[in-house]
Amino acid sequence: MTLPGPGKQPYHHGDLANALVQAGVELAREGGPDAIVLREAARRVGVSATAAYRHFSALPDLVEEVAAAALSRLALAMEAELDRCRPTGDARADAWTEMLAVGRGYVHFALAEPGLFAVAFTRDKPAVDNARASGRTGLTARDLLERALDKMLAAGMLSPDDRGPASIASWAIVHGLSELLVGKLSDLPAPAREAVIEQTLEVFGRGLIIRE
Amino acid sequence: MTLPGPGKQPYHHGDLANALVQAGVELAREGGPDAIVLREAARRVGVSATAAYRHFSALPDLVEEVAAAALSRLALAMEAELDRCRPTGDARADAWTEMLAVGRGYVHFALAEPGLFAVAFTRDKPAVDNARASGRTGLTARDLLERALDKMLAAGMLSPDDRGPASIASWAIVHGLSELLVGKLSDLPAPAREAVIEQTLEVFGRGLIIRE
DNA sequence: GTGACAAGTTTACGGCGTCAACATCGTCTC
DNA sequence: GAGACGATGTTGACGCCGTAAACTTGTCAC
Repeated sequence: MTLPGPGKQPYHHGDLANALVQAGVELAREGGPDAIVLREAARRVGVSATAAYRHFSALPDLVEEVAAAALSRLALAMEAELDRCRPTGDARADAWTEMLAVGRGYVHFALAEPGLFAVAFTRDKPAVDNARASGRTGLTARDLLERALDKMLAAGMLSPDDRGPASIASWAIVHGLSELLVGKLSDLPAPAREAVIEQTLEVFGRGLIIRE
Repeated sequence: MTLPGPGKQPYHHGDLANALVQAGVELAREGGPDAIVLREAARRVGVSATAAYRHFSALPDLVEEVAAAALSRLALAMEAELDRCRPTGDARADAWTEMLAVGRGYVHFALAEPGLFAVAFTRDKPAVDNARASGRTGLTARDLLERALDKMLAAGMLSPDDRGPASIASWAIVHGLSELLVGKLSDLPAPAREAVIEQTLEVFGRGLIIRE
C-alpha cells in the first residue's frame, strides 16, 4: 500500500452504477457496441467482475444505459451546432440555417464519435427513456429536428402537406448519410466528406422547400 | 448408428468453406452479425469446432464472406423489384419508376432480412470484392442505383450539376430509411410503413427532378 | 508403395457472461 | 449500545466462445 491517509478504498463504491455506465461509454467510444464488456468495465472501475449485477440485471441493461448516454451526447452536439447560428431576422433564411445546423450536428457527431453513434442506434432494445437521452435543453435529437421543421413550416417554406413526411425523410437523410460516411464511405477524405454533406443536405432541401 | 448404407460421412467434407458461409448466412438471418458464431456454424455443418481454420484465417474472415453474400442478396432483391417494372416508353416516367423500384427494393430487403442487412453493412472490414457482392446481372446494389440515376440524367429530368451529389444522397435516403424502419421505427405498423416509404421517396425525388 | 500435402480432429488456454454462496457495510429497532 | 437485516461487493464455478498446437486421415504424384 503506497498511499496512506484516506487512500484506502472503501468496501462499497458509492456510485457504482454511474461509474459503470461511464466506463461503458468509454469502451463504446473505443470500439462500438461489441466493446462494451462487463468484466472490463468492472476492471476499469476497480470492482469485481460480478459487482455489476447488483445494479444491472444483465449486460444488455448496461448497454441500454450507455445508449441513452450516447443519444444524449448526440443531442448535445446538435445543440452546440445550433448555438453557432446567428439569426438574421429573415424567418425563411433562419429556419433553413437551423435545419442545416441540426443536420450537420447529427452527421458530425457520427463522424467524431462513431462508436457512440453505433451504440446509440444498436437495435436490440425496445425503447429508451427520452429524459436520459436528451441534451442540455431537454430535447432529444429527434425533437431538435422536429423543431427546425416547425420553424420552416411557420416561415411558409414548407407545405403543410409535407410536414408529416418531412419528419421521417429528414431523419432518414441525415442518418443514412451518417451511417454511410462512417461505414462504406469511410475512406472519403475529410474535405470531400464535407462537400458531400453540404451537397446532400442541399439536394434534400430542394425537395422540401416550396418552389416560389 | 441408425442410418446404414452410404450414410457414413467422409472424413473430408468436400466443400466446407461454402457450407460454413451458408451456415453463417443462416445464423446472420436469425440474429444479425453477433449471431455469426464459428463453433455453431461448424456444429451445423457437422464438423469440428476448429475445422473452419483450414479455410478462414479467423472469424472476421467468415463474417466478411457472409457480408458479401448478404450484399449479393440485396442486389438480387433490387433486381427482382426492377423486373416488376413495365416500361411505358416515356423515358422520364420510366426512369423515375426505375428509381423508385431500386429504392423500394433496398428498403424492402432491409425489412425482410434485417439480420442480413445488418451484416451487409457491418463496419469493421475494409472492402468487399464487388464480384461476390453482386446480383444476377453482375451489378451491385450501388451499381443499380447509379444506373437508375443515369437514366434520369439521360431523360433530362436530372441536372448534370446534380448527378454527382445525387449519387450519395440517393443512397443515403434509402439507407437511412432502412436503418430507421428496422431500428428505432420498428414498431411502425406495416401499412404506415409503406406509406412512409412512398412519401419519403417522393419528397426526395422532388429535390432531384428538374422543375419544369 | 510411399511420401508430401491438404483437410479435419483432439486437446488446451484464456476471456466472456452469469449464477450461487459468502463477506462487509450502514441503518433501523429495541 | 446490541443486534438483525438489507443493500452492496467478493469468490468460485460453469459453460460457451475464439484460437493455437499437435495429431490423424485421405489423396495424389512419382
